Amino acid sequence: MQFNFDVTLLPWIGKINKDFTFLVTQRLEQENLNLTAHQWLLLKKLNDLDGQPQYNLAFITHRDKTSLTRLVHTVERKGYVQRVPCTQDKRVNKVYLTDLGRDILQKALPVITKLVTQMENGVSKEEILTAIEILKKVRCNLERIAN
Amino acid sequence: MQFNFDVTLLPWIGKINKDFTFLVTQRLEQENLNLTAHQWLLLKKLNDLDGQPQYNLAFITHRDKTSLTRLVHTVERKGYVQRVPCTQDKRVNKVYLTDLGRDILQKALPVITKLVTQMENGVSKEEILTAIEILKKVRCNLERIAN
DNA sequence: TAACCCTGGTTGCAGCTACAACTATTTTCA
DNA sequence: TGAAAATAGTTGTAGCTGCAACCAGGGTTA
Repeated sequence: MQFNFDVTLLPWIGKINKDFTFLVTQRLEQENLNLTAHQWLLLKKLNDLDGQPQYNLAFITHRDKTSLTRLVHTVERKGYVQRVPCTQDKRVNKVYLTDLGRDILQKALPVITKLVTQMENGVSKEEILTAIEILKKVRCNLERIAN
Repeated sequence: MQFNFDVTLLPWIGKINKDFTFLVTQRLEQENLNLTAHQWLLLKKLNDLDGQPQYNLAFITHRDKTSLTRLVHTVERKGYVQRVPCTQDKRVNKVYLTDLGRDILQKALPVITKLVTQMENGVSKEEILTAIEILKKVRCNLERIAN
C-alpha cells in the first residue's frame, strides 16, 4: 500500500456525504415529515423547475433514468408529486409538485437549513468558498474523465 | 426559498461522492475485477486490520451492523473474505481476508490510485490539504450533532 | 408507405443502506 | 446463583442505485 488515501479528499467527502444524508433523513423523521434526503432533493428541484419530463429530471439530479422512475414513483405514492402524460409527445410524463408536496417542502426547509448551518459551524464564509472552489475543480475533473 | 444551498458545501460533496463511487465501480468492472467501490473499501480496511469482529468493522466503516453483515456476505460469496467463529466468545465472527481477496485488492489498487490522481489533477498539494482541513471541521461538527 | 433507428419510460435483477425485531450468547448485579 | 441487561449477529422489510432488456411512440429515410 504505497499510496496513502488519507491525504486525499476521498475519505472526507465519503464520510461527510454519508453522515449528512443520514442526519437529514433522521431529522426529517423526528419532525414527523414523511420524507427522505433523496426525496427532499427531488422535490426541491421540482420547486424550481415544475413540470419537467422524467428524462430531464434524471439528468438534472444526476441519476439513472430507472432510479428516477422509482424515486418519482415513491413520492407520487406519498402524494407529493403527480405524473401527467404529455399530449404532444405520448412517450413523455411531466412531473408536477402537488400542494401537499409544496407544503411538506416548506416544512422541511428549516430542518435542513438548521443542519447545514450546524454543519458549517465555526467555518468562515471565506473557508467555505475556498473549499467550494477546490471541490469545483475536482468535480470538473470527474466530469471530464467520465467520458 | 430564502436559503441558498448552492453556496454551501452540500451539493459539491454529494455530486463528487456519487460520481467517484460510480467511476470506481465502472473502472473496476472494465478491468474485469469483480469488485464494487464499497467492497473495495471494506477489503482495504481488512488489509490493515485483519481478523476483526463484524461489530468493529461496522464501526470502522461507519455502517449499520446489518449493512455490514450483508456486505461481508457478498464478499464472502466471492471468496475474498472468510468468517471465522471466535472460540472465546461464541457470539463473535472474525473476518479474515483470503489470498484471493488480497490478490484482487492488489490488482484494484492501481485502478483506484489512477482515478484519485485524475480526480485531483490540476489541484495543488496545498489546496488539497487546505480543503481537507476545512472538511475536517465539518466532519467534527457532524459527529458532534449526531448525538 | 415501410423499414429503420432513436427516445422516454418501465420492469427484472442485483448491490448497498438502515430500522425493527429476533436469536444466541455473555455480562452484570441483586 | 439466577434473573435481567447488554452484546454480536441475522433476517424481514423498505428505500436508493445502476445495468440490461424491453415496449411504445416519434422521426428519418429509402
